[in-house]
Amino acid sequence: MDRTARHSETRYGNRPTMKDVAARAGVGLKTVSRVVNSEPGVTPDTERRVQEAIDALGFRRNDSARVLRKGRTASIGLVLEDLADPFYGPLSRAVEEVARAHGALLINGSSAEDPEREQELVLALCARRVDGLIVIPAGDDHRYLEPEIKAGIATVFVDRPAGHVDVDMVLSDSFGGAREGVAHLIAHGHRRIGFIGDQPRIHTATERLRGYHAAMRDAGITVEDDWVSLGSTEPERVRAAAEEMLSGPEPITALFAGNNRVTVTAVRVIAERERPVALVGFDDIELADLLGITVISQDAAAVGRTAAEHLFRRLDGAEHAPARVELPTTLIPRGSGELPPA
Amino acid sequence: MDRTARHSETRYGNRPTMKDVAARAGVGLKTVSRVVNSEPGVTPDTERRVQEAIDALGFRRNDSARVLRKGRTASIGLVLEDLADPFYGPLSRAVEEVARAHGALLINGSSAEDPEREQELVLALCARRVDGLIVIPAGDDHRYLEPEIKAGIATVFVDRPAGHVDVDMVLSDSFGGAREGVAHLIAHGHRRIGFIGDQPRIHTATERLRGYHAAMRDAGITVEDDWVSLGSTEPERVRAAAEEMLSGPEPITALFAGNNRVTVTAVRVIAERERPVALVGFDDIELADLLGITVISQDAAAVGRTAAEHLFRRLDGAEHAPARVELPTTLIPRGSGELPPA
DNA sequence: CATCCTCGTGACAACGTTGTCCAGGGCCTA
DNA sequence: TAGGCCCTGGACAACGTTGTCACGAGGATG
Repeated sequence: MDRTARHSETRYGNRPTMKDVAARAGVGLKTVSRVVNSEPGVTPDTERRVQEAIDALGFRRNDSARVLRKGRTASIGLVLEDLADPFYGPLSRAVEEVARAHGALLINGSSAEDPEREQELVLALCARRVDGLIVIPAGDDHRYLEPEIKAGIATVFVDRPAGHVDVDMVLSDSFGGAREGVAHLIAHGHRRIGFIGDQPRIHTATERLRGYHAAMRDAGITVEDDWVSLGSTEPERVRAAAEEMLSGPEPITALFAGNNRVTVTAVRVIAERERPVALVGFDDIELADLLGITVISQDAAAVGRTAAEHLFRRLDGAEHAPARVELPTTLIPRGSGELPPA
Repeated sequence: MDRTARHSETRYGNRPTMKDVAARAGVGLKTVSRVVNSEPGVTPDTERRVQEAIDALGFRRNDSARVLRKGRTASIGLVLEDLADPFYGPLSRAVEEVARAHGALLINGSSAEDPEREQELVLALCARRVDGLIVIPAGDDHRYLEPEIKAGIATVFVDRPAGHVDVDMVLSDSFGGAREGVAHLIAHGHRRIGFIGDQPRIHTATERLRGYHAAMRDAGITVEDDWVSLGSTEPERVRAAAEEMLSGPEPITALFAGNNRVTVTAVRVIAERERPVALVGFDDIELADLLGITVISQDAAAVGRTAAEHLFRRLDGAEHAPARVELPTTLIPRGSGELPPA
């Protein structure tokens, strides 16, 4: 057993290569390549012989080698926060559909909101030479991406802006959406309105808080310190924050929830109370219609689709300056946001 | 400009290679490789020089070439039905976590319940030489996988069994879960119980129906034809089926919903009615607790984790016969399943 | 002082594919 | 009939990396 054979045993379990197919079909290597890639210049008879050899051996082209040779992987990377979050499911799916339309596969990973893990993932994807990257950033400094972008990996940031690096971005109008939602509560008579949001280092969290403040200012309402709480979206934290706002001598009469996870916990807390509390949440939630929850809805699928389309436009050679797209949000009144102050 | 240079321009945007790093550091190619891979046998001084060159050039190892050489891609493929379905989010995430623990990336795709698309995706993943595959099958004939499996691509089927091919499987106890859920309704006094499920070619759908029939038989109840409806889970279809069962002279008093999408629509239909209708759904749903929906819960994350762990055990060399694991389900009573017959 | 070992290093082939280029045969045209 | 062209097919290099092996310097040992 020579060295080559020993190797082969551990390599892809001895898969046949084009060379094997060529030998069996009695043709040259390149001819097999032509058949596999449906290139012209092969007589029907030769093609048939090659095809038979392919079927007999169970040959399948090794795309690793192909990628190495061609320099394109026909795959894009998607780094998001948590694949299990219902907001990201439709987003991934939309990205996948666009990728599929362009013949590309999707490699994705969750950063778990950890900047270090984000970087690790992104760089692993770059090492694989994905053609493009869609990133929902966890961190706020992305200078580590500079050499990669310069080297030609098209990149689009989604949902949150990139830090210190000039790339395409697709965002939702967090500021405007939150402002509209809070104004909606104010229009229904509320003045003591609470805000519970995600960690302040997350851009959407601060944007939504900014929207909250803007709406309050517009209405001439002075926001009291204990009406606002940013932090983890763990149920315990959110629950504690909500309960504190709802207790005391002068409790809030309405609550604005900064994202889907906060909304879910807020709904639970409010359901346990006797006094009704108005609620508007950012992000739509399944079954929110049945529970009568008023939300600011952002179209996750549209965000994903837009980002992916931008990416492929770049890959197809578009060379304009990086653009920043902001998608609008929609207020969906369902009852919880229209309750009057208790 | 010679041919090589012309090429380089289109290849990964002229990324530096180990050769470039070697030239700049004044060392041999292999030494760079050693530094990049933290192999022993490099003096600190040499290592420093190489590292400087790497940083200066922004070099990042090309994993495509590495893969070609090593024969392992450190990536696994996950083919599921729809990334946007809330059931698959946690499943994917669990798979991803296990993959990450093994240093592998996850490539995933949605079959959209289309057998042809499933095959296309699976074979594309095989062409990329993923180390392993986790498949939630759409079709029922997977003989096309035989050469791939023989060639050494470890494969685990999830949620639904594989057709005509002998591989590891991780399933939920659809039969037992449905049987328990229906028995629960019977225990609460129901006899006229409807069943709405997914398309009959989907294994879990028929298994759950089998569980329904078993429970009914156990209770000595004869199932009437129009109590059972299998088909698409599109809201319109489910709504029509439910409304038919709830109308007529002798309507059903309870409904068993065959999966999460059916449950969601069923809840809506029932909410519109005056007469209360008991409901038990297969799969848990977010906020089901607030809506008081009794469900048969299967732990999607556990399913994903188990499947991924099986896969990596295979990849690490386990060579036992293909196993079939069945995970138990849990009945979670929340009110809707405990309503007495109206 | 000769010999053997160890250690750091580099040359080279190989992984499986595709792009380029060339050769030979058949056909058409002048 | 000769010359040229087109069509098919194959030889070969290259993609960027890693495994193998060999080589030379320096230290240890006799």
